[in-house]
Amino acid sequence: MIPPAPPPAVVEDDHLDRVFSALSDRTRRALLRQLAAGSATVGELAAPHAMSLAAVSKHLGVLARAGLVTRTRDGRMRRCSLDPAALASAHAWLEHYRQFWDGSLASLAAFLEQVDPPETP
Amino acid sequence: MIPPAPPPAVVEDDHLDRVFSALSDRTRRALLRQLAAGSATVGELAAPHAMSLAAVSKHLGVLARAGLVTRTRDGRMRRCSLDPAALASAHAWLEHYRQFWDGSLASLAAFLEQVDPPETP
DNA sequence: CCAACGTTTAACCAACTGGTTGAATGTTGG
DNA sequence: CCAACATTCAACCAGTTGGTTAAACGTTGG
Repeated sequence: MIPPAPPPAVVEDDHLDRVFSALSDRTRRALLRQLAAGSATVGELAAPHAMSLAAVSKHLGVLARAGLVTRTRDGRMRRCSLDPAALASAHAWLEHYRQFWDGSLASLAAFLEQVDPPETP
Repeated sequence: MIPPAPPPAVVEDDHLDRVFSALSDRTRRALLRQLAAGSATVGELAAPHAMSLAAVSKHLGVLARAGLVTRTRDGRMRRCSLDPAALASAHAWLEHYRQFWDGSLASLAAFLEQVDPPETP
């Protein structure tokens, strides 16, 4: 039971690679935070960041490739919106490890079992 | 209420950078999965992976720098154990965005508010 | 229609990553 | 003590990343 339980495996590794990698940049996390307030154009998203529009556009590309945002043409601008489904996969992965800090009883049990395997002497 | 709520900000960006970055590699995620079953030596951890011991050692360095694993000398080998506190920070960050896929009512409200700002005409 | 706007693409750069091999470092068991 | 073991460090390499500027691409208002 405590023995780690089958790995999540519900999401394929490639996707998880892209999602966690996308989240590992603070600019991209800021963009997600902005998008959480509602959809926005690239220009609007870029405004608060001290970097070129092209750089922000690239960041949005990374987020899109990870499935975290979707972009649609809207006249001559492009609307971006948060697509939280991909976030859910990362959350699910972390949730699997949650027992180790949330239920410290469980992790204690795991530790003890590791130190002293359950063989009746 | 729906307006995105203050950013998490409870964990500093540098740390979150390192944690998400560490999680973005499948070999490192596999190592964490192995450690979830109990502490292990570098050699034990490296065994199932088709790469050099040095490579695995580097990966463990990345995980340690992110605060995800701790290493202690144990004779001439080194024991590694999962330190889930750092995972908790990533989990907390994601939790903040959970409303968007978990409570789709909330995200709908946010969307509507964005489309049609709450100004009484 | 065309000039201006919003965005992306291209080319480039420095820095980082993930891997290699080989030597260096500690730490024993005999 | 010393040889063998467990691990890390150093140097290196190819590929990726995060940023730049400049040019190209679509779309539209006048």
